[in-house]
Amino acid sequence: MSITVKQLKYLCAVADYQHFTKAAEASFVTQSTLSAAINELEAQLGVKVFERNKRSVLITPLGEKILVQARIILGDVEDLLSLAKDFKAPLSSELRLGVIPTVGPFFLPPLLSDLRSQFINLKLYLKEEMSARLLTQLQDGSLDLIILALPFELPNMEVVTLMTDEFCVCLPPGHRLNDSESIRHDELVGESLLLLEEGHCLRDHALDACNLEISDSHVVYEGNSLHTLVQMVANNLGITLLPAMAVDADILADTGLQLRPFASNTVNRKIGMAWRKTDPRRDEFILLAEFIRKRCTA
Amino acid sequence: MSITVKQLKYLCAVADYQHFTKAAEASFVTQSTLSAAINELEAQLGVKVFERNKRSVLITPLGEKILVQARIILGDVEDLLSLAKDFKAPLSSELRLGVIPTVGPFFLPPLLSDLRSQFINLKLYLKEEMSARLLTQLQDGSLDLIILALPFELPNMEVVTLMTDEFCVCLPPGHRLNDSESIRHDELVGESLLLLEEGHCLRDHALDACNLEISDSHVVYEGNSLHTLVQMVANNLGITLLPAMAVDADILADTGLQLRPFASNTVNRKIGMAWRKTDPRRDEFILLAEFIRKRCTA
DNA sequence: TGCATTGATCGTTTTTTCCGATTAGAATCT
DNA sequence: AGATTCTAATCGGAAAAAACGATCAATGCA
Repeated sequence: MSITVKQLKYLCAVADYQHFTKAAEASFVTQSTLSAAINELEAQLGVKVFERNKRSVLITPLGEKILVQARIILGDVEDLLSLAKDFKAPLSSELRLGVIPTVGPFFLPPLLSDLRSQFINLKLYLKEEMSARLLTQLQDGSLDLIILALPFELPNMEVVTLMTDEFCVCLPPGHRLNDSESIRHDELVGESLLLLEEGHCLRDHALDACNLEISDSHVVYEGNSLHTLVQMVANNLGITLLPAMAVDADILADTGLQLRPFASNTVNRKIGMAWRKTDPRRDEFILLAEFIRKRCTA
Repeated sequence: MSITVKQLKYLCAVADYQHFTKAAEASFVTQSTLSAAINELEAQLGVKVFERNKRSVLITPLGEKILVQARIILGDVEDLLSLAKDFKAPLSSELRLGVIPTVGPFFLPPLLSDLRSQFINLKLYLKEEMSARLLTQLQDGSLDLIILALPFELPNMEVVTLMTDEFCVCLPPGHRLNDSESIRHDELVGESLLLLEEGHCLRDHALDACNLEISDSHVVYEGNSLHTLVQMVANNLGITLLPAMAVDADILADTGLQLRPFASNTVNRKIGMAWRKTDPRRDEFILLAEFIRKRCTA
């Protein structure tokens, strides 16, 4: 009669395993059942999806396209199911969350335990990547939700702001800037400013927030994590900028380093959350964002 | 076991008719079959989709969302089917084509007959609207493909150019500009320029192409079709700009009006075709674009 | 109150799905 | 070359699911 979801599942299984018997096992049916289903599907479509020559299973070029479409459909069906599931208990199924490295280790640990107690059944899979890669994975569906620093170009995504994260200056003991209670950002010009390596958005956001160009500072060395930068400051290689959330997470513990806020309150980055505009779990994501915002202000 | 496409079809039918018996008829099954299927679906999802109170069928708020998702899935399934169908014979199923009013009547008539002979089984549904409305309908899926003048902001669409359409100046007999073989666009300043009403992209593209502002011309009256404008020129109300394709389609027949080309060959508009980036029929659309381009240069 | 309408339910029939066993073709090993 | 192994297709029967027709129960309307 018509095409079925089951057929599409079998189709994907065969494509995944390139092998009928194995695909059948993985689908918990016998090989004959799966074979018949694929044949039936091919008959309905009137085209061959797989080329079977008794020893190997090849997918035809058209089959590739059909496969892509089949995966889209199966994904949409999953979405429909979680729509119902999440209605019964919001944030109670799987969520693949990506987060940038300059936020994750400081922001998530306390948040996660709260989340766990509030949303008992939420299965949160975490991935730490830089913004560009997060976007890619959000686009291709391997992530559902990302937390990153704004502004960042996020086409086809819905974005909400979670909080504002102030920068402050991290100085070694005895540094001349220690004399000021707070620091104007033009005082940084000429300082040896230690920065994260290329690709970390914090690098760009920090410079933007201070109205600095790379050329305004002596970049002595580029660290690949905030912890590294802190160690470098402790070794008198220069000064750096730290986001408040890292400081709050006690990144300076036992370092003896000094902290100075900026005189202006415009030196900050926004932390935001984004998801595919087409994701039907929008309401839940908003709920989650609200939860996080409350936690931040509390 | 799992959700089926059939269930989703029934779901949509019930939502469409707000009536089980009618929905059943429309789906060519008995009411009991449909009733059972909906119950089964609701049981699988674990949520009520419809609120039935013996006299009327109401869809629940969650049901609305599920319905939206169901329609997406059904649409994707259709796409999969046409993928196979169109592979067997490209451009052989239904295509809903939108086109702007300043292109349609001039560009399509000769094209359509060629298309009909080349792609015997192509069912082309045509709709004539202004660009903004075409975009809306393309986005919401009520159109598959649109032909319009570029540039035009088309988010999430793939766009290809089909041809360049030169503008020329349409003058009443005895007009002073008739003396020149060709016209520099600055010669138009101060002329009574007749334009299409707001919303027609030709109006903007024509002005842009001539580097003119609305304020540069005495807008005597705004027409709502090129034919109207031509009549207005014939009645000595002013001059106008016509796209070459309209002239080629003999829009000036029996009017006695004069035509002058522009001295520069930059006074034109691009005609392009666009579709949803996610539409799996991309290959066919490219094929169609190629066909149209060949026809234009021939 | 009686009637018409409508979705739910039930028992039966029909159709589909699934399985297990077997077959047939192809590669690999001996 | 012959035996063996691997693999997908096929077939008949059993089990499951779907669909039907008839009936029921609740509701609104006259």
